[in-house]
Amino acid sequence: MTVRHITSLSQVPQTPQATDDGSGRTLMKGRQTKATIVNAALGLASQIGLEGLSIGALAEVTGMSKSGVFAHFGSREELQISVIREYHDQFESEVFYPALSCARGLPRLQSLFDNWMQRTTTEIDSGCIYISGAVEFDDRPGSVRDALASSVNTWQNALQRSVAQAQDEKHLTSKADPLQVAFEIHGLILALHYEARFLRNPGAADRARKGFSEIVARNQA
Amino acid sequence: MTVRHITSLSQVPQTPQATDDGSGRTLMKGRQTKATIVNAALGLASQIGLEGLSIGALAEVTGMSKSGVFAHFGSREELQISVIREYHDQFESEVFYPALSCARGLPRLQSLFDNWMQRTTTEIDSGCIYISGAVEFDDRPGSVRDALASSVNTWQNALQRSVAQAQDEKHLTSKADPLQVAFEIHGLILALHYEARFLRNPGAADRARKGFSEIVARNQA
DNA sequence: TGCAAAATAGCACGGGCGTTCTATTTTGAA
DNA sequence: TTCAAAATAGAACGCCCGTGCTATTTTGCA
Repeated sequence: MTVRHITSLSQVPQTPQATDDGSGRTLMKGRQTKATIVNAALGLASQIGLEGLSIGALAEVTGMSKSGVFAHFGSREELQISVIREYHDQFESEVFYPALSCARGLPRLQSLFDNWMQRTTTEIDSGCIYISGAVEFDDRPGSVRDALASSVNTWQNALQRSVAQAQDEKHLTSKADPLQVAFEIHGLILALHYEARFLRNPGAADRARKGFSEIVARNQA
Repeated sequence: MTVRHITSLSQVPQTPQATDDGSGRTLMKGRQTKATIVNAALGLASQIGLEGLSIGALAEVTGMSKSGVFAHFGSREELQISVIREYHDQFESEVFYPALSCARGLPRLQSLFDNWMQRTTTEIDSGCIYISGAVEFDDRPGSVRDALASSVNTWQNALQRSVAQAQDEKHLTSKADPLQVAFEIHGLILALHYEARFLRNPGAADRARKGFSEIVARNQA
């Protein structure tokens, strides 16, 4: 690890390079605390939204002082962005990465959808910040919106790529439009979330799954 | 009109029966003002959500005092419910009623979808409280949530009925499940709103229309 | 063990919120 | 024209918010 020598005149604070695994000795306590806060914030934000997230409530939940929580982020916006990043990471490791162990093409696409369904099913209880955040920030420009949109776009692109791969593998017809297929799949997930979480309609998950298999059947090579 | 004679002891205030058309002499000014407020509130709530709706902002927009606005509703919740009712009425008269002039069955279903698309297209700019409200109130029990859910359910039932009628008329196969069809259509509208309003993806409206015709084709008798 | 730096707490500020209370103005039938 | 009732205004309330400032505690290498 490179150690930066700083002249006595420099007021630039040492930004310590901390290891993030349990074994490292230089893991600063602040980082652990920050991770704890972000996790709690993600839980809160999922239920009441990124806009509903308040530093006071977060302080109470974590048993810290308001200023103690605040100091880790410097602004409410930065806190919200940290939450988005955390959600992004969790989404990636629960939905995206596990699907990579399936064969390219339809099997992987099916796995992506299954994992997404699995996650959405959990979120019927907990809420989803990709969905609530879109509504909260759809006409509120700024860095939070940007972070959210960029995160969602990453996932949408991955989904579209998977459809295109299924065409390459001749699992789906080349006539199909990956944008169209991804759009319809997205709709199924959104309808599931809406009808199950808000309207509390039973059977929504089955309808989403049925819809997906219809999409696949219609676009089969 | 019945005139109630009230004894001098009774403190019960006259609840005046006002005509709501322009011709009536007894149209109280309060009703007009209330309508003005609710319309302004609907505009505000569409953009920033029912939860973002604030009496102070509403007072500024209408050029009234906070307490002047407040007096018409008695509580913020009642204001939100009034907004939901107004939206419900507008939705009904823009989407539902015009479709009744089309023949029962597929033509009427198509018209319902077209009108819904038309409205959603407008709402890409203005926002939609059926969508934002669902996210804001999905785990916030109370009368606002109830009003919203009941209003959405009314529309969902109408849509499902129209699918069932298309089956009766042998336009759609009797194998189809009206709940499934309505679910998938709902998903298309939600995806359109999400991708056009939040992600600002072009072409979303075409994809929603394409999705609808695919659904119809697949379920044709 | 000492000691600077990092982490956290305590407190206060200004501002917006919904709501209440009490005037004041406006309305509209008698 | 009168006058009670309806409509509106004005000021104040307690509450929670994000944030800045200044201690105080805790951390972790020298």
